[in-house]
Amino acid sequence: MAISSKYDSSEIEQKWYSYWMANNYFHSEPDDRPAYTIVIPPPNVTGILHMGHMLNNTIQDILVRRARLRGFNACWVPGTDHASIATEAKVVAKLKSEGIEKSDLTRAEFLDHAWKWTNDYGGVILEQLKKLGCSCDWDRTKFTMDQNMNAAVIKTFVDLYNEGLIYRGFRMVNWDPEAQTTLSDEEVIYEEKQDLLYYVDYELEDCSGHVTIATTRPETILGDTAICVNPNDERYQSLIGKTVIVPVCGRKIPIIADDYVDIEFGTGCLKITPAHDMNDKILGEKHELNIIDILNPDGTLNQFGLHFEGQDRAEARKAIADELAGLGVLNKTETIIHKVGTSERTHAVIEPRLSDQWFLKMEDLAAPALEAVLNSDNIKFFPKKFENTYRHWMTNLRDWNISRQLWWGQQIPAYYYGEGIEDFVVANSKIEALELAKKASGNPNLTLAQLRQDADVLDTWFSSWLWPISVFDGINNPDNEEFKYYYPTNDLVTGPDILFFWVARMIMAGYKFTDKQPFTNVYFTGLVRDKQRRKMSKSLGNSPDALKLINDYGADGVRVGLLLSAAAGNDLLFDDALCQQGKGFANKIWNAFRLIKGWEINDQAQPTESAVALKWYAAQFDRAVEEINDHFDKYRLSDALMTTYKLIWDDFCSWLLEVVKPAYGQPIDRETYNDVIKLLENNLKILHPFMPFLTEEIWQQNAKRSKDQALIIADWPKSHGFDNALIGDFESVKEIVSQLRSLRKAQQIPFKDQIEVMVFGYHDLSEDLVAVIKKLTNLSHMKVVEEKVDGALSFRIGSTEYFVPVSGPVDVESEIVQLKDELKYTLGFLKSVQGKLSNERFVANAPKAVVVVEKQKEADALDKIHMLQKRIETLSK
RNA sequence: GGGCGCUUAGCUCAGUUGGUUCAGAGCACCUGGUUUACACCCAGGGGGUCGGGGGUUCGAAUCCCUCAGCGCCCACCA
Repeated sequence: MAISSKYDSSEIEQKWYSYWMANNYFHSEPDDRPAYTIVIPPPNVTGILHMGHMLNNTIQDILVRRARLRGFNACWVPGTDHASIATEAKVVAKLKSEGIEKSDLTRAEFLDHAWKWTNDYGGVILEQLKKLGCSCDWDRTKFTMDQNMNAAVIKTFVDLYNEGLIYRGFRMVNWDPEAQTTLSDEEVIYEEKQDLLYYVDYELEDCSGHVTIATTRPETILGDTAICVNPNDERYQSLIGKTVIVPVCGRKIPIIADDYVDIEFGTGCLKITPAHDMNDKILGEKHELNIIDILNPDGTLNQFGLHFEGQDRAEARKAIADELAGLGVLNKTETIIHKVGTSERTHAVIEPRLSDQWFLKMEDLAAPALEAVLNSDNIKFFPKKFENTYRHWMTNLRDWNISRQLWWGQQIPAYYYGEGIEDFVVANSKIEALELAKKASGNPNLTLAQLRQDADVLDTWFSSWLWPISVFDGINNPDNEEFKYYYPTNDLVTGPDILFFWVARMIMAGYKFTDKQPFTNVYFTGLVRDKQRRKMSKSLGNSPDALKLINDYGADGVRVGLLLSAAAGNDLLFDDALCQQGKGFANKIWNAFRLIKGWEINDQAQPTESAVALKWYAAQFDRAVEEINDHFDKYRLSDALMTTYKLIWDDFCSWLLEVVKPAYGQPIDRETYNDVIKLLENNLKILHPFMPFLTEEIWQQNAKRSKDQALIIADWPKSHGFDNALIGDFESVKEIVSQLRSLRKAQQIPFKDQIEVMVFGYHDLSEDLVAVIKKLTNLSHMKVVEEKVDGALSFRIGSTEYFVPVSGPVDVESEIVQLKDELKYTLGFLKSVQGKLSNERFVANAPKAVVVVEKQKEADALDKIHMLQKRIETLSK
């Protein structure tokens, strides 16, 4: 039965994925072997596979598969994140398209819709990961809102509250008027924007003049409660303590002094709006100013917005500017470029806003987390450069705002028993809360119905930060077997964009709740960009369809394509051509296999060239395995792949197979065949983590395998130490072969015409290796001669000179030109070497070994020049 | 505004402690090819004064200074 010369991935991939699943190879249970654990960075439950996921999960799968081969009990825990704000936004949008407003629904009704959405679309991304070949332990699939995951989150909140680390605060927060929720500082993206800077005159109450302030947000004038100047600003000394009248609303506010104000900026006069600016809030507290909040949650103006009430802030800004102009108090406007905070999710402009929120104190949590990364090797970052970023953030932490004004997520377990803002208790359940509330309120007759749970939910990251612990139920049940066996996990693979959101917080959680690091190594992938270095995004439409890529190039091809150009931490400039290269590699291996399987076997003696080439490849393989292991140890996956790629393509296919390949139609001897098969199998093993489908297919097609002999659970090859001398000799062989090929090409001697080589000088290649050369270059013989041969082509390798007598006309002219070029170069080289050697300070200061080498170079160069001159002379006659 | 990092072949990147093998790899490019496993191939080849300038050193892609360009992170500049 003929095997196709094209490798067809789609059918094969499905077949082996099903086979692996059916045989439970991905599933892990604690046993005697050491554990190797990875928890997946849980993708959003409603997400679909994009290039970032492809890269990230390919890397994880490579690590997991290699660990499995190396005899670890490999466990890769998959799962999804409920992604409260992102998912809620999607559900709201979907409902809206069906004519339903969120505000028309009760919380319970809305959550029903959200769960339905989750059940319908959640997990799509996990199915897509299977297409990529990911060997996750699917029996362990988790969701951040699974019952026991929720319980872990609530327990954590309660414990931290009881410890005094969680508190409630009326604070300035980042308000997303579109999603109508707060955002953490990390969720705010600052973008440069051109805006108008408005200069507005405020009349002094005593009619003695006016002060001019500059603002980019004139609508906030309505919330002004003071004007502030620098006490050292001579221009305004006399005004401090006076009163001005706010334009439009006519409120009287004081002029105060604080050295916070920058004399140089704008007019040196700052309006203070404590409700809508972080610094103004601080100044407001310091100077005991009133707070006037002019905004509704949706970003429109409220009753303090006077006749602008109900207008959106952007609209109101223009209207107020017009009115100010009409009143003649709009002194001037300028355009400025400044940074504006926008929501990471909705891209709405963030409004600083005062509100009641829950916060987590970070200071104590940070200390051990900082120590683990920077001062011990408990946690290592790859690449290391991200440790700097980490330190910077960890030493400038602010308390974490963990409440969100959303419905989708873990509802905050605070229960109010009275109207007062402090009339609440925090408990794991409403039942428990009731008991606490009875005590707290002093009312023993309190009922469940009178308890009202805080409406907010927790920030998504407040569940994700527990992920490596909670997937093994380590919060609720820290003594359980699995948690003790799998935790701490080994490697975390993620993008640097969530270093703070997630990685740092997991480390803090790890030390806080388990006294251990949650993982040992963190591998940061780069961002996937397109060829023009643009981020891949939906709006640009530059993100390829992941499943189509797999379909076109095969999962193995795509995996190789992604890996080839993705050094850790470096952005990956994605290009289909890389996947094409991966597909080409698959095809190459496929055809090598086809060649081998096509051979007929007999019992003739093994040719000497086959024997030595096989020995050489075995050595070369061992050397490569050591190199590949080293690359993996340093998390240089692309380098590990490239080493494998060159080993298989160049050394195995182009050299070994070409040497052992019998003439067309001829059989191969059994010994060589068996060795080739063994070496092929070793190749499959080291390639398997990168190209799991292709390798399993060939592995199984090559020999009938029982269930416990599948490649996925084979053993990772060990290096036994390798014959370096043989590798060195073979390098000479390669060079001689290459030179002879060049000669053939230059002189247009077809391969079918045999040539012979005379060797002058020292020649230490074994007969076996000479046989290799003969086979590859159609050489009749290679004999050592006492005299140089005139009128022959020549080349030189090391201290040995090779001559090829040719029968036909030799292109003497071109040979002379070539020799002259070489002579010129060598003369220049000699000059520089002699320059060095005549420098007394070099001879005196450089290490002896270096000087010796230079002297040898000089001698070699002189020798070569002599030879070249003679050759030119001879040829020129 | 503060901090970190980058600049090496047309492209994407390696270059561990300054010194044989240090100027490399893959891709792309050019030339040739029934050497019947593979044209998703084979063979051969060209290509860089290591961003500019200065310094330290016997010796610098590698260390120092400076200039230019780029990127990232943090920060409340109205």
